[in-house]
Amino acid sequence: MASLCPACQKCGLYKTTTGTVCLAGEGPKNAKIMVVGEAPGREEEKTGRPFMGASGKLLREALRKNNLDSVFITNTVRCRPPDNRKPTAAETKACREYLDYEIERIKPKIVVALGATPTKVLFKGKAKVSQHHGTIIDDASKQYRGYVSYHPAAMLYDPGIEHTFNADIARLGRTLRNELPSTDVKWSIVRRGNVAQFIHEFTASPIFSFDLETSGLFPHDAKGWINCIGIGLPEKTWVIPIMAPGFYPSRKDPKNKKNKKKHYYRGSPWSRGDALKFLIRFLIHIQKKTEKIGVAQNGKFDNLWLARYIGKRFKIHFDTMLASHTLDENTDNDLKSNARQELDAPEYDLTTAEKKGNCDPFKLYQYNARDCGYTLRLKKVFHRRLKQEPELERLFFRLVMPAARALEDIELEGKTLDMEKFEELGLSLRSREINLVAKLRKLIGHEINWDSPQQVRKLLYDDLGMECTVFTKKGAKSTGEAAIIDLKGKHPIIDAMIEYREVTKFYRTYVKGFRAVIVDGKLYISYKIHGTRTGRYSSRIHSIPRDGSVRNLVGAPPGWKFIQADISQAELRIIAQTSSDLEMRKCFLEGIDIHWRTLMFAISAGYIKGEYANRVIETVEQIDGVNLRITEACERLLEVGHEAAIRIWPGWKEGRKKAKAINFGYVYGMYEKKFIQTAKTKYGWEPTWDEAHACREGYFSLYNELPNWHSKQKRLVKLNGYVRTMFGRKRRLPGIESKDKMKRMEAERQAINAPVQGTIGDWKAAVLVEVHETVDRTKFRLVGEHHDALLGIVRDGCEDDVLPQIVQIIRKPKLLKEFKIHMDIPMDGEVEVGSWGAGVAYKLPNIRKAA
DNA sequence: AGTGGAAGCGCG
DNA sequence: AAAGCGCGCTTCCACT
Repeated sequence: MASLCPACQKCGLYKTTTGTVCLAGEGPKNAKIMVVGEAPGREEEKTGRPFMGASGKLLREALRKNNLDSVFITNTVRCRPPDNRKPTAAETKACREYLDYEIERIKPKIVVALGATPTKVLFKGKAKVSQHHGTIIDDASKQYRGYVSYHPAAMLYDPGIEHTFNADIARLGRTLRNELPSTDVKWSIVRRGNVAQFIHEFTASPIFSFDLETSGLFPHDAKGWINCIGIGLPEKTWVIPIMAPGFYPSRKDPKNKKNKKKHYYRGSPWSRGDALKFLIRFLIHIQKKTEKIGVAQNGKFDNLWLARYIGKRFKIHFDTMLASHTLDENTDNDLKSNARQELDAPEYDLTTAEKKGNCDPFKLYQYNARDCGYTLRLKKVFHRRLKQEPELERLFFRLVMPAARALEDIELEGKTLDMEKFEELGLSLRSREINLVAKLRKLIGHEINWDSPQQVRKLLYDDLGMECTVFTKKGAKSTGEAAIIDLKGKHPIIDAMIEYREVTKFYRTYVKGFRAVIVDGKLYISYKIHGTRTGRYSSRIHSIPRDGSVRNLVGAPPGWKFIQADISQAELRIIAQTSSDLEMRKCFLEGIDIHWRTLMFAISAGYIKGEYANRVIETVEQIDGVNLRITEACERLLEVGHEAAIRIWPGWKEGRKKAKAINFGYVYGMYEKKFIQTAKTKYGWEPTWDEAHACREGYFSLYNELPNWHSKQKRLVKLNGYVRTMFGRKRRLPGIESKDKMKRMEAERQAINAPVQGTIGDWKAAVLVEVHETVDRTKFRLVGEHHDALLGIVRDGCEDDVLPQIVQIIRKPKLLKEFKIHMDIPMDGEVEVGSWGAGVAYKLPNIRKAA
């Protein structure tokens, strides 16, 4: 065992450091805790002591606050790496023996790794700090226990980490002082002998949590099964055993050696499987009768299983996952993290296989009981916190939870798919893929993997010697679309490659991928209410291609028609409302299409070049028979509107798309470079830099209140650290305090975007809830949402009964009043009837203009 | 063998 | 100097 060596030459760092070589740790010899950082920085190098810089200050402050004085502080690597870079694997390896030496000498009870570098070295398999922070790592082969948190320097760049770091250190203190409360969950298995007692306790309790352990994650598959159902009560958790058909735990004592090998037996834990179903239905009945508060973690999932397999479900009043997300959209919302963070719960997770029931049933039941128990305890914590923030409390109980319940029905409904055409599409894509691969091989004369960016990079830029103009984030020569689109015409493989990517993407993601979630001609795709930081939902259905190849196959069962109901121009309306921009307001109050407005302005001012100027004059001439000058012609065309103009010259459709790019890009803080990129790949338009610049300048001179709105949002987030949607949803942006300017600017742009995007998300949720609760289910059913649109099916002939009602709800959901939201700008809805993306616009029966 | 980060591409 | 936002899925590839 070598001691520390001030003349160490085990790696190259001794050559570059200007100060101490092999900097030693510092602290009492009998320290109980050893904290291990990454490597010395400038201050450490200068002073020869570890953790002396800005992050050291944060660490020492956190330790002091928690009365942790018996701490030895050291680093993974003991010389300062040049250019503020991280130490390499070779350097950490070379330095390892010094760390081992210090651990051996100090004999700490707990070794705390701060950041990924020491974690990787000390605790193999736990390298993901964001996942393992705050947990005690017990490794029987080691003399000490492990603990992981973020490196304090991380909070200087991402101040959002501060909360977690401080909580981790506080918990470390409690662990050391043995202050952790007794956290485990008291539980029993429900048996025939105690079922009466269980029902008695359940009935008496005003609240309960529930959780299912299932054979998989897809509730709509008829081949699945429920392993057990846990019911958490304040005093105790009960687990109802079910397990796989024909595969139940034995009543014999598994500890008895004679039973050890096969403590499973065929047959129900109760004499008849139906008895268990009956019991669950009875509990559901009791909940309804006694108006018991139902609590669950992501209960939509459990209720889908119950609905499928038991035929009934509980009513969920409080979902801890959604509460966690409402309270803080930046933290993890999973049960284990929250139980650890909020309740000091120990680690109790099982492997995926075990969770599916592939283990000793007792183990699974215990796990189930813990999930239930912690869920109920978390409810208490989160509810208390919600009460402290009435705006979030209202958001949660009036919008988030009702939407969660509505989504149970929506996901259960599924989306009807034209299976014949779906399979046809699959076959045609497959054969195109095969042909393209053959063609590509012929063109280059040998075989490569066209999915491998590495191999494609080598082919394009090394073997074929083409020039690269676009680079990836990490600086490699890009092989993405934006890069190879420039190489078009230089080599015939480019066109084939672009087609190959499109074909494989479609086949793999939308045919093969979707096929896995189709049951009996219906597509079952779930939505995550907590899927985004802004309040939108997330779902894999959201990326369904616009081109219709898959989208148009989504329809309705016989006797019904598919509909899509949009909140029209949702984002720009909210921007008009919150920015009070006069020109934007004018557009919406007078019913002018805003993209069309932007386009006519850009053409008239000469920002968009090409044939458009002539086309404006020509189009007007065809309509009015007069020849106007460009400015007047643009004004006239603005009056005429885009629909009429497109009828004269279809190219106006493309023109409007370009204006859309301008609106959505510049309004959220895009600049010329990125604008040219997105215009090129997303809108098929390649403006020059000057054109892009002129558009940008012109844009803000037309909508001249937008810059003020931008500065207002920046001021707000600097002042409060967060911004809100109209519905009160918070978007916290700790990055605004970062010392990294890029991070601060990112936070500023998010402060502009989030209230708009989030308000639409909330608005749509309000519409979804009201439609679900008020529209006649025998005539209409929701089958999904799409950010600013609802998807549904309407019974043949019932269009005029329900569609006007839905448009009315889109315009003014009832919840606006409760949330005290007042709109000067009218919202509006438009409905398309017919298979998704291929429907026809629905005309409201009686002429009724938006107020 | 399983995991996680990139890269690439689909969407509003 | 550099600067849209928000997602999910598939594949490759390096790492353990």
